[in-house]
Amino acid sequence: MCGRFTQLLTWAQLRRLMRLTSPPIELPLRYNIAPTQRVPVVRHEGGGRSLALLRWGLVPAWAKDLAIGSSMINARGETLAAKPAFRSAFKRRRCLVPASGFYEWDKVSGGKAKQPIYITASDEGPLVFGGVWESWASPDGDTVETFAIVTTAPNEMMSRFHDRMPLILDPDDHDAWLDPEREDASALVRPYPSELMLARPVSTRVNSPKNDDPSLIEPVEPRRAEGLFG
DNA sequence: CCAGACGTTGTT
DNA sequence: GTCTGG
DNA sequence: CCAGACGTTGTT
DNA sequence: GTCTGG
Repeated sequence: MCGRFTQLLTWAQLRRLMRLTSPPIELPLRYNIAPTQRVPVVRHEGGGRSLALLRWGLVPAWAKDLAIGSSMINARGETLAAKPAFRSAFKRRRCLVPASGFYEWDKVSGGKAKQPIYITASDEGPLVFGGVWESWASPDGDTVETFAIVTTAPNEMMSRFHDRMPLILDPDDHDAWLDPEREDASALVRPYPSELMLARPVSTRVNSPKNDDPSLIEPVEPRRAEGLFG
């Protein structure tokens, strides 16, 4: 489901979109963000919203090492309020993850090959994922802040590729998601409408997390895409 | 009481 | 840390 | 999510 | 096959 995404926003665009109050940081264009990497996310802080670099893959406070983070890149929206690993983060430490699009891998019938699909908003504008974050103290005494992206059941379009999709939040819901006082955040966990999303096949170059360049989101030749859509 | 798990995805 | 299983 | 590693001892 | 790293 959501194991790779893009962030193609300048600092100025992001600041306006998210109404940030924190000081500017350098924001590279990212075409292939992978788990364990540090990612800019938005948190509620001092009545405003700040951007911070957190490691993707939530490590619970009680974990002995970072490794568990690799399998906690997502958190099921239906259950995270009750799960020990996510419960406290969901209650008090929700975050917003700005994105431009994300990847899914469509199984090609008959083979083991998988076709990467790039999914964006239908207007190709920014998407905002709902996330939860946690702070972990390493044995060395270092503090590592980590996050997971919340998932929901898929909408009709996404169900073509997977049985899960990332939680995508409307701008109207951003404040409620970030507010630690809000007790009804679960009400915001719902699939985003198909009508507002767009999918297109892209190069398998995206498979390697080392590849991180503009060519990754160019549509593949129509010949290769044939049979995948329509 | 202590010990041990605590998570997701996809695949079979 | 906190919950479940034994 | 996919790619890539997957091990130890002793010696330099 | 399964785990870790990105």
